[in-house]
Amino acid sequence: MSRGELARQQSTHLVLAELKAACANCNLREICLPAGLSNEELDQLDNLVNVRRKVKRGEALYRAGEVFDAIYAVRSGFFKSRVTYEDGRDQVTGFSMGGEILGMDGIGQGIHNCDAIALEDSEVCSIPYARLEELAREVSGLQRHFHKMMSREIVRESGVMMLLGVMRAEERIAAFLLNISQRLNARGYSPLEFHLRMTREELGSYLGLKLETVSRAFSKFHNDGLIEVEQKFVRIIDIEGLKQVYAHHVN
Amino acid sequence: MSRGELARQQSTHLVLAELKAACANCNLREICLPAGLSNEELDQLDNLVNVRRKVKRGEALYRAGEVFDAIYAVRSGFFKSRVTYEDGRDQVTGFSMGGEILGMDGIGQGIHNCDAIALEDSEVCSIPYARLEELAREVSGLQRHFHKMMSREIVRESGVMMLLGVMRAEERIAAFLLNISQRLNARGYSPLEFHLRMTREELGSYLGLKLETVSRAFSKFHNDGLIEVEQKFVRIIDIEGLKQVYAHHVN
DNA sequence: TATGTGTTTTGATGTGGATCAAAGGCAACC
DNA sequence: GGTTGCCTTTGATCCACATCAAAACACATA
Repeated sequence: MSRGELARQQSTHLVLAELKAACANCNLREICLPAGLSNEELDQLDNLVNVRRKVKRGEALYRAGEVFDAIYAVRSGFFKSRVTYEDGRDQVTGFSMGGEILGMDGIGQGIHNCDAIALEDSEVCSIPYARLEELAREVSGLQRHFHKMMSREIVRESGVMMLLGVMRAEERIAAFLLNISQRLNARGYSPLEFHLRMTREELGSYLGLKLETVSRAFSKFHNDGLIEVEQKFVRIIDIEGLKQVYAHHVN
Repeated sequence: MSRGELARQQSTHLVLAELKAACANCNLREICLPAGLSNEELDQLDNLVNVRRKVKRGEALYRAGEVFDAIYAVRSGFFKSRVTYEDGRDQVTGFSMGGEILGMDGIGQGIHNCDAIALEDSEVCSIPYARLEELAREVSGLQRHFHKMMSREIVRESGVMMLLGVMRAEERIAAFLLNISQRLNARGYSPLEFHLRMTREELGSYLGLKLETVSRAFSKFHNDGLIEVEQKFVRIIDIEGLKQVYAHHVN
């Protein structure tokens, strides 16, 4: 495709402008990798983040075992991360939405440790890792924020360990709903009604529960007047009640 | 200080020399933060790592909520990391031995997220975080390896999620013993006999099990001829059998 | 509209590990 | 040597969630 053709295609929906300023124009910049950068620093990052990639629902952004060479910022859509065990058992280890970073698990070994699967048609910004390291050496704000994002991933995971290790089924699900609610809120979406993108089985896998248990908990919360559920659509009716669920345990 | 003086001091008690070359002389340098650095780079890191700290058994290296300003490399001893939940429930999120880094959970929020408690008299090297970030900007090998260590912490935690989410009690304990064995082996200790530093309760907390269940699993493994146990001392008799335990599940 | 496939709900039953309880072992200290 | 305070082991019982089963539902495609 010639440059002229490309430009014509892009003129209709702004792709070129976005390519030239991936982060500066992105409405996720406050919560994504560029958070806290000055305009000048933002420009430098923009030179790096110039490849977008669309991932259709059900497709993998990357798979465990593939060579790692980039991290990804979710621009739109929703992903699950999943590790598969030698014997075929697997577990969902996280869900990622806009502004969140995927792929940091690959840095340690140079090979991805999990699959990242789109749960709806999604788009990511690809960030070549070698160049990110270089740039982080020059732009201390970028370095600092990148470290923070890795650290927060560590903290997030220890939260999941807590959830898996000490909470009972209904607490886990209440905690999950509140977490999603809070993340949507931070992105300017309604914190009280949303579509879950994952199946009951995927959610159960993440929470260490069977799909039937997830379904029963949803039904229970519905009967208790805490939420409305209709398939994957959820409306939180009584958010305080939901918080009570996991404050109100035995012990 | 002349080379002669240095040698003389070292012959007596080594402390000053160690201070001046914390990492260069450390037998953990191959697995710790300085892994892969050149001699010259090592010198630069040594300027940073000049504070040792002893932590007695039962004492905290840091606690959740404290201001984060340094990460720590375990020089000797053994630590548990523990997060405490609002309602008082807590969970052990990891165990750390020589050459491993503690405190990276604090980077994200500038506040420690967990307690790090010594399970035996221990010593750590304190690494001021602000200066580490600076140095990482100059020494790319250090930057790279630091990122790897953070990434490996993420991968380690997703392994624990797997363990908590999909494994049954005996599998968890077999996996734990094999993990300890492998880490001791990497440090030049016997992989087949060792002292556990944690109580059954702490181990249970880490594995999402009650102390009685841990104890029963140890007894079972003993009866099956896989290990010998005497209090905290463990000898692995049949390492292949132990591997079978978690390969040999239902499904 | 029919048809197939995957998802969700709900009920009945089973079980792995928690809980409750008690006794024994070990180390520190007087 | 005896006391005290953990820690560990083992047995008996219980229960939260898994498992098994079946029906209802949603959604895509013909």
